[in-house]
Amino acid sequence: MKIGYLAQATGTKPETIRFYEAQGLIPPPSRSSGNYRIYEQAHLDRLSFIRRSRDLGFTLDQVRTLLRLADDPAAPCGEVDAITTAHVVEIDRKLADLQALRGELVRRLDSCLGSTIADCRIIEALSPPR
Amino acid sequence: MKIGYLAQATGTKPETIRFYEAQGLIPPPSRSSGNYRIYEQAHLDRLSFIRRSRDLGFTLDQVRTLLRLADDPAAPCGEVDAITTAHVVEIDRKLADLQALRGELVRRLDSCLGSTIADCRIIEALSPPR
DNA sequence: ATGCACCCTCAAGTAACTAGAGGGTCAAGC
DNA sequence: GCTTGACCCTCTAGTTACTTGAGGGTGCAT
Repeated sequence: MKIGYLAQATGTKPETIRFYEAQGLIPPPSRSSGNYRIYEQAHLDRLSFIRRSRDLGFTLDQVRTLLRLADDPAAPCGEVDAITTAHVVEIDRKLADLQALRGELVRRLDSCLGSTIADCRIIEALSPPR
Repeated sequence: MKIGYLAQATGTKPETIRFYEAQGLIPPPSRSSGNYRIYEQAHLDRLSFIRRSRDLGFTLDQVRTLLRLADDPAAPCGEVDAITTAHVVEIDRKLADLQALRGELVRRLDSCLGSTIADCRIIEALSPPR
């Protein structure tokens, strides 16, 4: 398989795949006579794993750890659990932040008088009290 | 006021203030004989405005626009409204994403058997189907 | 005069890619 | 056999919003 096929199959751009290779997340594949990267099924599997993990919001560093763990079937899965749980906690924090933010913004929007900056409640709310 | 005072007063690090100056968000203040930045009340107000906006999740580019608008009291406030509304829409998108994400992760955590990688449901869910 | 907190500039690093320059490869069509 | 076009290559730099570090000056107290 050439890089374009892998890209198509996983919804990743070729540059991103090369980037993952440079980061050591995917082993360098063999090359064709014309210096094209030639991938095997194992590469496709690994890239899929990476993309799924990324889609679930794991950082590349976390993905690196998850890959290492996935490579060792005998290892206990406590660490996987820990990474995932920590990730959920992080998401909860972000959710709370965003919800609070949304509330503030909507409150400001509702009180906007819609005329000029001089009596715009949003600008007023952002400005320091005088 | 020196930069440290401003930093303290707004919960910003001195380097960040210098960064905002380099980005043109804050006008360069006058300097003391020893080349220290000397700020006026107007600088403090402007920095407060920037920090509040950032805390509400606006990007620096949006802050730039908001500052420009805030500087012109006669302008209509429709653009402020538009920026804020667009921001709320963006937040809603992120909220939906995070909630879906959280659901997936928790579902996987719940089904984790807690033994070894070989039968870890989280790793299994990340791996491509065989 | 020396220690310490604070200030200065400039360069580079962070996350996770993305975009661009400048060029090679390969199969198809004329 | 030559061109066209899609695809591939490497390397560099840009994105966001800062942060960190190196290397050095200032200003006040001991």
